[in-house]
Amino acid sequence: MVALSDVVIGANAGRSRGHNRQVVLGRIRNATRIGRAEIARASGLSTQAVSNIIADLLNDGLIVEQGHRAATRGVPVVQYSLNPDGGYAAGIEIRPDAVFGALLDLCGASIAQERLQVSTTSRQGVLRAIQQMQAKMTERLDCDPKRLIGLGVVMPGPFGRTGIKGCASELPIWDDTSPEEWLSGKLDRAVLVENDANAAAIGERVSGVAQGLNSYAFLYFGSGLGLGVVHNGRLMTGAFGNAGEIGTLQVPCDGQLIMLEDVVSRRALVDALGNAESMPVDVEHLSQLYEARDPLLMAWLNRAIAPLSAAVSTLENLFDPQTIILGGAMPDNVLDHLIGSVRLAKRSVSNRQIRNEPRLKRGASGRMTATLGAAALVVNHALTPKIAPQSKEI
Amino acid sequence: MVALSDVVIGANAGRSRGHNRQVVLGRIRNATRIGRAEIARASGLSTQAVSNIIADLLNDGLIVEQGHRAATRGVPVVQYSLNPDGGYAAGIEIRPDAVFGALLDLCGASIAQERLQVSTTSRQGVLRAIQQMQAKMTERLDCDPKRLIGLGVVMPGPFGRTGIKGCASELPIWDDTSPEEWLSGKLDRAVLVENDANAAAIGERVSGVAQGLNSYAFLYFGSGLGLGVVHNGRLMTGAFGNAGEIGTLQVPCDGQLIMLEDVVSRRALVDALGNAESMPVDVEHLSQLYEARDPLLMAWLNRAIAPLSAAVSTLENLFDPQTIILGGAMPDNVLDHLIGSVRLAKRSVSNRQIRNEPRLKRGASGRMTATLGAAALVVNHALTPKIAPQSKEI
DNA sequence: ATCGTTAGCTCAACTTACTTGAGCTATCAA
DNA sequence: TTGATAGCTCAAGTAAGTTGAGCTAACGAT
Repeated sequence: MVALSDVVIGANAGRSRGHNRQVVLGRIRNATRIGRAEIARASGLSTQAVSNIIADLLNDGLIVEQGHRAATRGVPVVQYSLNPDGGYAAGIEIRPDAVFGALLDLCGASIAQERLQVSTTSRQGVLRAIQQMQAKMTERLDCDPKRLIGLGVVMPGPFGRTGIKGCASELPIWDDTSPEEWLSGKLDRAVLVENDANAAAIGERVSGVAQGLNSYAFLYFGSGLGLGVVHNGRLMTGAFGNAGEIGTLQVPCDGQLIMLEDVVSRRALVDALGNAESMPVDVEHLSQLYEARDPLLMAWLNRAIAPLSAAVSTLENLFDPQTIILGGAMPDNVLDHLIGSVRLAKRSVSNRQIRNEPRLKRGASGRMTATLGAAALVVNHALTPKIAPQSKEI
Repeated sequence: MVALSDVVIGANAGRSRGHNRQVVLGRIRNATRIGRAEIARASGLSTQAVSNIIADLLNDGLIVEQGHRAATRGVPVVQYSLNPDGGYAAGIEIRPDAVFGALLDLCGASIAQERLQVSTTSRQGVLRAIQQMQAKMTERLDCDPKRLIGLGVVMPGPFGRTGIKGCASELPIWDDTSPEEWLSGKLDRAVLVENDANAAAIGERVSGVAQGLNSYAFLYFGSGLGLGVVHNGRLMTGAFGNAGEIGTLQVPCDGQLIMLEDVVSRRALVDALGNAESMPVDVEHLSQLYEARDPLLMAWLNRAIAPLSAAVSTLENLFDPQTIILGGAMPDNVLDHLIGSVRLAKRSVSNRQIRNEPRLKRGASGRMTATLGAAALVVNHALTPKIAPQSKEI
């Protein structure tokens, strides 16, 4: 969640260096392995400057030498890539009844995942839950707990008191302070707070199907349906951090207008399955139902196509993204079915001849998507250059 | 239109200075009048650095001293403000049958407006039209043509070959090169190209109701209906420059689903007025019709409310803007009527207690909105700091 | 196989622009 | 009247990027 007044600040030597470090790191991440000269060309810096920064990064253990390459003429290129063990990011997902945790390395690979059953109905409860999970995570880092570069926290939005009212899953309101500031203060460390869809969207960028993409949308199946939009490499959070409330979108279904979330969401699916005992239907179970072509599930799928198609069309024309990703707490086969069935509009700015990406693709799925995304927020933040809002060094 | 690969580049001394100049200029613009110390505090620079930059800006004639202020203790503050005559920006709007031109000073005030009847159906025709208009504009600058800081061009989108097909108003396709690059090359000067809605959105920021706002949406009545979104002070252009095609949004109207543009647009209004001879109904005429409570116009207004309300709700929940602005080629009284009649959704992230801005407000209206916006693009660009995509110094 | 060209990289000197801290001054408050 | 405060400037200091010479490894043409 971006600070309300996203103020652009001035540049000085120190901030320039920080910015350039992140430019270089970003290049290395994108290229997987790359030499100094190429980084210099791509970033508009001199090779000397890049050399100095590379030396720093090597010294900090953030990158590693990755062998020479002698494809071209001239001296063989010394290549570098991110050092997975250069730092770890913890992601914590707060739910009313449980807390999930994940640990990512710098390359975005998952190191550990944890779940705790705790009640987090109060603000203090959230804090305690995070502290508990943080302790569990650092425990896993027996090597060096200082390598934990930051904490990403996912909480159900929207933040602040808005017209989107509390479903059962909603957490206590953070009226006065931003959760980000409050938690940063209490935990005495940089904390990034986002909603599940935004975190998941960044997750795809750090280690998923959005690697190398700068502008895309992520449709996230949580309990409802969330939307995370990345534009020019930055999250589109909105002025108050609540952008992407796509659930309320009015879409056609069976000849009438409905709210998107009333059909296209886990909640709606569970309803459609007629789960009287309202047991949580887990992803694995849904996958099996799909394999068995469960009639209720198939009926829901058929019903969901039209509204989902309308939503996709809306997203394409409003955001003109490189691609739209579908992911979250749904099994792969269900997501694939949806993707295969969506009717992509002809009348769309995304209907172009030349495409490097499909208009719709599947992202990470499963229960932990947002949690991993929370950790990915931190990795992404650490690798994204910005001479701009530097709330706190991470 | 942002370059396709919006690559973040490294910082060095020169670029830092350029960035900081723009930070300082931006502060001065926002504050109207402000002293060095306050700029320094706000931008994270030392007063000395700000002093040096101020000296530069004074020397370049971009700012002027604006008297002392002795409100507080200590030495009286020497205040500065933008020098309106510090530079001029030309905006050129390309239409199939005509070219509009406008000249803005640094503060965003309109210096001159021109219209030319020319046919611009070919790429070369567009170029000639721009050159003609540019000549007319520089003619107006008898003082010093070098003070023309840049050229903003508005062309009907979408750009590139997409599924949104050519209405009559559409211009020749620019498949191979971006119009921005092509024109910059041909005209040998920095050119910013945008669609009408985006230009109009920035127009509001430079000298309109969006001054001081960082995140807002602008619904623009052109021939169809356009959308310009500003997020964190930057235009949300989409990956291919075609974001904001809101005209295709499916919305409810009279119990069925329609395309937003089929009701909420000038074109639809003209149709509703039953203009058999299809004469262009100008803004002034529409205003008179409204004053006379013309039944056909009132019927159209009534019909437009529901779809417009749905669109506003969608924008609020997807973008979470500070406000939504309604403007373009409609008279003030019609826009005000629409704004007064829109049913603002309760179930919206914008439905918050604390608001500094109304959820919906009127922006600049009239035929020249986009043209003035085109010039505003240049002013905005000149005053917006960015150590990032510096396609061409402006 | 030799040798010139090419390209990556480093070293050392140079440049730019920001920061720091002392010092000056105008204003308010005690 | 005097001390505190705040804005501003001067001059020295510093961080970080650039420049250009120079080294080296590999390709490719003779």
